Amino acid sequence: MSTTPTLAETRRTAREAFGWDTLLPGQAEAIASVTGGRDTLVVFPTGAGKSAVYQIAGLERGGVTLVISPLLALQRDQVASIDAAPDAPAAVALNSRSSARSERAAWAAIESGEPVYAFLAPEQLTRDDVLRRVADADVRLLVVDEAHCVSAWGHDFRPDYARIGDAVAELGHPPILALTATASTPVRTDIIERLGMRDPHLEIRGMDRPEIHLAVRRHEDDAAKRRAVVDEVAAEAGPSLLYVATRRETDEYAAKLDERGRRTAAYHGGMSAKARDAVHDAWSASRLDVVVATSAFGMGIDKADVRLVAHADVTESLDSYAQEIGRAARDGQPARAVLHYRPEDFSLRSFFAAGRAKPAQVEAVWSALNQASGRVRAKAVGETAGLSARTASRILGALVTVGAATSTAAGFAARSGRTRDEVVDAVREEEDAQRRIRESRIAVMRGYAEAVRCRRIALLDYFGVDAPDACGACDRCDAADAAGDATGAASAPNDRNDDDLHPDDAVHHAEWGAGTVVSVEDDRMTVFFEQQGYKVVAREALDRGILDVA
DNA sequence: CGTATTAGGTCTACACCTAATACGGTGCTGTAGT
Repeated sequence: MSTTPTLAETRRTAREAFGWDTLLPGQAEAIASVTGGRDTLVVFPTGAGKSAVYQIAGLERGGVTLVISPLLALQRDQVASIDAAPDAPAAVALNSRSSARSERAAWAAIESGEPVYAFLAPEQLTRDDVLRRVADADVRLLVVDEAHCVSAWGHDFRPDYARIGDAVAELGHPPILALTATASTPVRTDIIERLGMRDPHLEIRGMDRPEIHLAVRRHEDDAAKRRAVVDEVAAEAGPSLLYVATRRETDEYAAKLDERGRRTAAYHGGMSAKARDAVHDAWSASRLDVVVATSAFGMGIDKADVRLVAHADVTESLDSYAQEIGRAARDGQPARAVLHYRPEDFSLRSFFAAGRAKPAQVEAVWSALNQASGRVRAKAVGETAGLSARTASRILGALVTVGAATSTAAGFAARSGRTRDEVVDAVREEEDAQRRIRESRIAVMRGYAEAVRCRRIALLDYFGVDAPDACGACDRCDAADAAGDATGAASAPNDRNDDDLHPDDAVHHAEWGAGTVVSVEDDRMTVFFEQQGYKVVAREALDRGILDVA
């Protein structure tokens, strides 16, 4: 049994094996927890040394440190970084790109009994042969890197993420270390549940990034939004990231910014690996001023001096937004995060949030599963049911969630005792529940975008972190300061009269009922109605008595 | 849900409208073909 090392011992390991002279806040605590054999969830911002936690703890525990990591490129970087350390154990990666030779070498290292870090994508764990061999090896620590993916990617995009919990059980539940840079309370709960973590120690540090100024700009018109976004990014002198919603927009904005004299590249998941690598390299080497990207860009890319992270659209959750703006200001110098959006932009997110399994597909999977003798793989079920392996896998995952099927390393099997209609209904309800969760994540994003109070408080509240009363570094605080300073200067030239509405005023609308004014523009205002949500109301409505001060 | 693209209609050649339709993100893996 491992005993918890003293801080001095941990420091010595850090220095001798990896060449680190100091440990950052939280690292020693997390390492002590893991080394002592306790499940641990670490939430540190990127750059705060999450990798060091498993590297040192893995060395302290000895044996195989199994690291589940979502991107092959990330695995490659991590292996390279361990290889470069002065006296660290070996590091190997196993994936579909490994040559037969490197695969043999990797297994030899894993089965040697010597300390080793082994990197796998979650998909590898669904292969019988891989899981069996790993289970037979001396795994003393299971690390789930970018653990928020368990929550965000587990349902339909990469269903094998949702199955990591099964593998945990197959491996005999070694201590689990989950690492992420962003995890709100609901996401944290989801990670702990899905991985089957037991009484985990939580180590959460540095969620507040006061050096990043937060601002939101709402637009009613698409062309106006595009102009404002281009102006915003073109005017920034420092390295800038622009996140957009679609692949097409990456090219459109990149072309415009290039015209404005900023060295710009587009980036999205549909580009060739070679083209993507070229963008990474150019960005890291500061040969680019701007990268215009979809959410594909960012993981594992560590550039310290990013001064602006702009969004031309809302993201699917506030977790994603925090992750993306967290790529600014890693050097600790001031930077800005600006969200540009239109209310209509939320509809694209709702489209992505919608469930996709049709009842006929669920029926086909269910009957294929019942025809099979013994356990079957998702791919075989797909073939019988006439569906892609991916669709089948997604539906099988839903069947497991509703208790209509079981999943082990050997594959899936139906559980008896339920009729086809019951199962189809249960899956539909499960999909509805998932859709509601995704919708609520979008609603939280909307809440941030339309927040009347300090943006940082809105953000940190969601992450369950205490925030100052007012941050003084967001557009809302700026506006409050300006209003405070200008109290005596209220007679400044203004064509508005005294019965004008202001943010926070309570109003009543003939059709929509009670509401609160969110913002006032020249000819219109945004009002949050308790029953209807956000509505844009023409100023005319006030003049004509349709809208009244309550 | 929204936007962009294409097809169809007008009524004779080009432009302009409307209606129908397609499409939208994140990456692993295994296999086909160079």
